[in-house]
Amino acid sequence: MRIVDLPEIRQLSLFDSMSDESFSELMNAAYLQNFPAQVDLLHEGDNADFLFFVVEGCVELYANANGREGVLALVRPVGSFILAAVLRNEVYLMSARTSQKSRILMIPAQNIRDAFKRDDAFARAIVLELAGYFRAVVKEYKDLRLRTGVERLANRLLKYHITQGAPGFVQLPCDKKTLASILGMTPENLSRAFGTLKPYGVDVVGQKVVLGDVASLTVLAKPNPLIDDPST
Amino acid sequence: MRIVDLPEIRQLSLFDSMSDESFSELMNAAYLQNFPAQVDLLHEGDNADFLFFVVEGCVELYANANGREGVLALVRPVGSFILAAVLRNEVYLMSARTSQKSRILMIPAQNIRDAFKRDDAFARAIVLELAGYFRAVVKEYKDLRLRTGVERLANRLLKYHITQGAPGFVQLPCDKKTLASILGMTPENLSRAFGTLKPYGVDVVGQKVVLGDVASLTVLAKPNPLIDDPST
DNA sequence: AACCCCAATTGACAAATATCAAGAATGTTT
DNA sequence: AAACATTCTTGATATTTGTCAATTGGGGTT
Repeated sequence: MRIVDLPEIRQLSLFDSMSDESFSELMNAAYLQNFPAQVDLLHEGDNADFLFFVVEGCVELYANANGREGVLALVRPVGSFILAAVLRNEVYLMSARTSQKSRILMIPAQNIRDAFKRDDAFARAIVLELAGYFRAVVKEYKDLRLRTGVERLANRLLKYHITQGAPGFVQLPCDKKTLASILGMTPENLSRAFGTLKPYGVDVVGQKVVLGDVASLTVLAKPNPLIDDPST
Repeated sequence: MRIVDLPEIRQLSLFDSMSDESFSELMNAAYLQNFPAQVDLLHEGDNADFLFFVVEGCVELYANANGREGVLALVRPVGSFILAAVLRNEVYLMSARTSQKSRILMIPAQNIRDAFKRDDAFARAIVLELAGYFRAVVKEYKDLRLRTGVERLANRLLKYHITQGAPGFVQLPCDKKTLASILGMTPENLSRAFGTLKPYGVDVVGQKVVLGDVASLTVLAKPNPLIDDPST
């Protein structure tokens, strides 16, 4: 599908300083496609042929090694993924699959690299985007290095709670198996971690988690803006 | 100390496409300082006031949370650190200390941000640098998520072996306590991991580690270019 | 309602890792 | 060389996490 001009893409900080012509050129080369759930979009080790955006739905970034698999991140609208591989013209380090029915925008990597060479404002926008990505991974890494599984769960719940407007409960963004993998633990362990948090007012009701005592949960979690704050 | 013009800095990919005037301007604002070992250069949470380069010696990037501390990376000459925080004008996510007597170049963050705004080639060089950093952290994260301690050690040894020219032994880049922290384990566990690797031809002699059977160590480690290869 | 399917939980156990305490090895100072 | 401090290793034990197997408990379908 060609000739797409999605306002939600145009307004991304990556593109909002780009000229109309350059943006149209990118979009004319791009593909907008609908995928069902559980479709593999790319695999680690493949050449970076496209830059991807999640327009609707949700994408899991995951990786395999030594017989294990882990979900490294969820990407939701409107987020991009594997920008670094595209710019460096190297292979992907992560695989990606749709975790639900999704609408995906794919821009050929060569067009991105051309625009990067030609368009100064675009190059600068990419810097800030990449710097943000870098900081996000550093935070994930610190989370995994410096916290136990229960602590990671507690802090994740508090983070979701804040982004969802702190209504006293949390809507999980995915099934528990995926949440466990995002948190770097097994599903069995996640169940037990929820059990451990029960005395801190945490009650699981399907995809919804009631936070009955945010104060005591916070004492346990010891949230740290240098790990948990999405904006810093 | 002012008016520094270190050729090893000038030739970094970050700066080699920069004009002489711009580079001189940066260097005129910069400080080149010698520090003894174990000096804290900056602390996580501080405003990003300087971009740092290790000219000589070695710097540890580390972080604290929930009563634990972990070394996240070693920076050796000539490497920079905390570029992302400087560009986004945000607080540092990691702390840094010299692990030995070191010569450090400090460039005021505002000068870096000015040069980034003014100099298109510099902005593009930063993109490739940041993309590389991003990929490096993703690899560290995958290493920690997808491998056991013994596997991480085995792969680290093989990686050092290759970068040191594969002479049949490896010179450790730091003391074992620090190596353990880099690998995300305790010193006791590192000792035991070395013990586990003895049947695979690994013999520890102080800071030197003899690799007597690289083939069988490789079978155990299952090295993966998407985690271990520094260039991809 | 009966059935099935799948996600989720639970229990029993095993593996990996951390902690604490002691001892060995190493290098440095005197 | 003796004394000392430091790093490293080892043993015993506790905690954390993973694995395997069985069971529970909805959500759909027929």
